[in-house]
Parts: sequence; structure tokens; C-alpha cells
Amino acid sequence: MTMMLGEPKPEVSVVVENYLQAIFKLKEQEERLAPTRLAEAMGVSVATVVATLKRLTAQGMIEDATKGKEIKLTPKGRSMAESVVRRHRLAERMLVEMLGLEWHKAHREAHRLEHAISPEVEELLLQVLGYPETNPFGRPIPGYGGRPGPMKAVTEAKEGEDVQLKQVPEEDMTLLAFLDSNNLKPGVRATIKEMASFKGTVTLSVAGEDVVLGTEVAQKIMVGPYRDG
Amino acid sequence: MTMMLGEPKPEVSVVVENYLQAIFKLKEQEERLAPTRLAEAMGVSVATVVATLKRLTAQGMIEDATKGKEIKLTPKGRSMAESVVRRHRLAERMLVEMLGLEWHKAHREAHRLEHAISPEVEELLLQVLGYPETNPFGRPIPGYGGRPGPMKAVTEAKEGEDVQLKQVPEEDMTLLAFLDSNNLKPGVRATIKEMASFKGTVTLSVAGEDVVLGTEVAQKIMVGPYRDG
DNA sequence: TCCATTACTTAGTATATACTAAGTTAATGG
DNA sequence: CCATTAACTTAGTATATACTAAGTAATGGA
Repeated sequence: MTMMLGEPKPEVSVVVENYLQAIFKLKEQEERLAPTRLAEAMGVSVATVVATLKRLTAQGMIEDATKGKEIKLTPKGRSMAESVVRRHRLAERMLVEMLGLEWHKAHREAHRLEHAISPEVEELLLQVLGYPETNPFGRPIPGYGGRPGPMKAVTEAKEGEDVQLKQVPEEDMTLLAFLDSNNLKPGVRATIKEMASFKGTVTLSVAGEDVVLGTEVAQKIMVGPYRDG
Repeated sequence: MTMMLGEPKPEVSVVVENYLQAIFKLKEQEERLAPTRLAEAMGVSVATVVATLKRLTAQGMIEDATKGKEIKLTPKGRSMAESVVRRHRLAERMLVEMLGLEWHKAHREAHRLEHAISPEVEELLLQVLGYPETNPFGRPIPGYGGRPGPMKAVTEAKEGEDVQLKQVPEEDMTLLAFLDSNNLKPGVRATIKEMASFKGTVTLSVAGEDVVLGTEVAQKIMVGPYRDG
């Protein structure tokens, strides 16, 4: 009875892809990642996360954390996670550049599309989009495009400094709509006009217009030296 | 205890969308649709179909068939089914026209994408694609574009007739690859050179080349009077 | 060091989706 | 009109994914 064991079953469910993606992204920002944090990010109960992590471990996606609650991707898990993030960011670019979707809606829409992009379509997207290195919010597309250049938060800049906007937070739709309407998109050139830390604001000059940001928001906006391209 | 009953839960699962789509398409071709046929088309067991149909009925998607095994969509079900088919066919066009995907792969790829297209993205696709009336295989996109013009199978044509190719079968990848490589795509002009019913073949002249088709295949290829556009 | 809080696990349940196997109904040929 | 077959339903099971509730462990402050 050979039974055909070991048939390839590389199917990864949408849910699993979403967990992997969330783990990957959270680990980019935070050192230690534990179930409670992941549950919060996924919008599910901690018990559900624990159960799903058990399955992920069985599938070889995350390290078998017998000791320690640290969630850590295996090479296989990391590679799958990067694949999802890559498809997500490519989808965002396609939506914005090819379909003309408003910027601040791209993240949400791409979240649905990312799971439906096959390797073949991914390759076509890359070609048609000209092998982009980042998504519309300035985040790198994993697996392509080099290391991002030097970057710092707007709050770290000096008055009078001439900078290029590099990255904006991608999840806050309200903030994105505001940034969009003020031309604060990755790639644009800006000058730091005033760093008024006493009142918690930064004033930028963008395309001839002044924009005032609170410190908290300014901290999430990354800039670098101006560079064409 | 108000309990927040009645929160909107319009979520239709991917599986349900696929059932609705399959029912819709099968009903286009066959009069009576019963569970066995549907099971065959979906590649699942009859028991599974019966269980799912029960849920679909509870959701008001198909008629409550207390008597008779006939599967029939309700207006709501039909509208959802048309929505899925519309997204599917739009996705096919996008894949072929915007990404350059090979024709015969479009159906399969669109089957994954169709579930990830929101109303907003659907509208953008329509705009960018110029409100197409059919998919790349000549099938109408429901809800837009009028009634297709008169159409008949190649086998119904007369020798010497000048026709325009209108529709090809969309599911048979091998046949599609063949048609593609012989330029037999909807829109092209062709002349019926020979109807050799005694040996079961039809010979077409397309773009200066002769193509010989067997009767069975020719029956699935629809043509109409030539018309620019 | 001990307790209170927070974090994590386990247990038990629910739903959607699939299966096989076992019945039941319906259809059909003789 | 009956017997065989084909079609359909029901029963029982499995898995992935979610939940709540109830435990256990770990941690930090007094």
C-alpha cells in the first residue's frame, strides 16, 4: 500500500498568508513578537493566534518555540512572508499607477489582491511596472531593488535642510489622504522651514506650499538627501 | 440587551462566489441544472454540493426547491453571480491587455483574481479598459455592453462566406493555445474555404493562412457577419 | 518574597467546507 | 408494474478557522 503519501500540498491559505505577512511586518518594527501583539494586529483573539501558530509550526513556517514565546519565522516562513509582501506592494503600485486608484486606498485593496497573484502574474507586473523598488508609500519591495538609501524621520532633520520624502506610514487612511492632498508623497522635494519643538510642530515647504505637522506625525515620515529618480 | 443584532454581514465567501458563478454559467448552456452536474463542474462530491446548496438557499441565493431538484438562482443570487462573472471577465481583459498575459492562461488566472476585485477597483478597470463589452474570448461582460450580434457556429457557415470570429471556448487551454498560434481570436476576419463534412473538417482562411479544424472543434467556434470595431 | 496583573495555554464550542458511506427516491426498460 | 440503476439526501467525520471561559505561568512592584 504505497498510498501516495507526500503529494505536494503547497497550498497556503489566505489566512496563513496573512499571519506570515503580519509576523514579517511586525518583526521589521519590533524586536520581540509575542502572541498578544500579533492577536492585536490581526484583530483576532489570543487563543486563535496560539492555535494558528501551532499549525504554522507544524508546517515549518515558524520556529518550534518550545521554550520562549518569541515568534520567529523559519527560512521557509520568511520566504513565504516576503513573497506575500512583495505581491502586496506590487499590487499597490499597479493599483495606483495603472488603474489610478487613490493613494490612500491602495493598501486596503492590495490586501485582497495579494493572495490572488500567481508567480507568473507577479513577473508580468514587475515587467510592466519597470521593476519598481518600493511601493507607493516608499517601502521596499522585498527581493528586488537594493538597500534603501539613508533615511531619518522628519523630526531628526535640521531647519533649512533640503530633503526628499522617502517613506510615509501606509496604514492610516486619514493621514494618507491628508498627505496626498498636500503633495507629501515619496519622491517629492521638501525644505524644512521650522522645527518648533517647543510647540511640537514641524513646518515643511513642499512645492511652494507650507505644511505644518505635529511631532507625532512628523516622526513617522522618513526623509533622505534629495536625489533625482 | 440590544446586542447589536443585525450587523451587516454581506460577506460572500470565495466558495460561494464560485458556486454562484458555476450555476450561472451552466444555466447559460443547459436547461436543467441538477446537483450531479454541478458537482461534476465544481470538482466536488454530490454530497458537498447538496450541503452548500442548502446554505445558499438559506442565504436567499437560490430558490427554495422544496419540490424538484432544479437549481435556480433568485434575483439576488443572479445579481451576485453576474457580479462575479463580470469581475472574472474584466480580470481576463486586464491580464491580457494590460499585463500581456498569454491568452490561454487568462481564464485560470482570472479565476483567482475575480474574488479580490472590489466595486471601486472594478469601476477603475472598466474605465481603463474602455468599457469593454466582452472578455478576450468573446463572451459578454454582464451588466455592460449590449446584446451580442447574431452568431453561429463555424459548422453552420457556408463555403466562401466571409465572417468575423466572435467567440471561442474559454476553458480548454490546449485548444486556446492552438487557436492563439493560428491567429484565431475574436475580432479577426476569416473566410470559409471548405466545408468537407464527408471527412469532418472545415478549412478557414485567416490572415492569408489556411487552418483546418475538425467538426467538433468548429462547432464550438462562433462567427458572425464581419463588422469593424 | 509574595501577590496582583499580565501573558499564555487549554478546553470546549461553532461554522464553512470538504469527504465517504449508507439510505431513499425517482426514472426507466422490460 | 416491478426491478434495476441513476440521482438525490442524510449521517457521520475531518480540517481550518474563529470564539469564550477557565486555567497556568511569568513578571514586576511593594
